[in-house]
Amino acid sequence: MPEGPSIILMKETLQPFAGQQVTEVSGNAQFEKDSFIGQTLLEICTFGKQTYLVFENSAIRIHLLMFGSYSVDEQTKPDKSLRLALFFSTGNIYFYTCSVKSVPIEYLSAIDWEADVMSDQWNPKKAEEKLKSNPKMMVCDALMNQDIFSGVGNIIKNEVLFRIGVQPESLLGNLPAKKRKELIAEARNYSFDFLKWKREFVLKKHWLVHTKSVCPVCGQKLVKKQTGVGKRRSFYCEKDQKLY
DNA sequence: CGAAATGTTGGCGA
DNA sequence: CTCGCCAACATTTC
Repeated sequence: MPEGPSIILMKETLQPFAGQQVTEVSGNAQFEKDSFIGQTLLEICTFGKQTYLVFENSAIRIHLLMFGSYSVDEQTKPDKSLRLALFFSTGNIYFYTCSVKSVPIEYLSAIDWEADVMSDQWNPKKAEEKLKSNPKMMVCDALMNQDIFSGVGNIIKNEVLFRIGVQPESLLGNLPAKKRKELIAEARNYSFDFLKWKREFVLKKHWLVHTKSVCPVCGQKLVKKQTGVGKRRSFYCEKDQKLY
């Protein structure tokens, strides 16, 4: 579920509740839930993998982490533990296994929206500067870095690196400028392909290397390895992806 | 059934 | 105090 594009889909699902007034709040999330009763959900904002339900003076920040999920207009209360339920006169929203907290409204203005690969405000120039200033960082860590490519997750990382033919452990400082630009362009580009495929329920079908064992180009066995500071699994082809 | 995984946070030791 | 590493968390799938 929860890489950036999936969060965009969640926002679309929740969008009908914008403008509606909260009538009841429940769930096991620990924060001052009652203060939101009677408030109007003004807007739903996403930043990378985070979602903000914006109210007048504060916002509820949702992060689905690895296994989070949500449902809308559930009729019966499901047995899995409910982290947060928001009730409106028009329906309800349930969130499960996620991080939920309330943040003051000023928190939103501190966010660097230009770092979100899914955003209209995405700023590739800025991303380029960040990459240049971290020459010793591995590309796999750079892609997973939420301050640089907010919204990119492990699946997107693996697919992007395959598309541009770069081995995950390559150092940013060794990348030719052209490759660096491709990295930035594809991080956004692939995220939108991901969104499109996810919307059509055909995402997995389009995975070229993630969880795969054979290179779709040369047929050679793919390498599966924990890479980078983050020690996240990478799938790559030693022949088609160059180590810089 | 055990292990691993789309992710982040907090805590610990150096 | 700061940095870096790692365990913890929780659910689903293979």
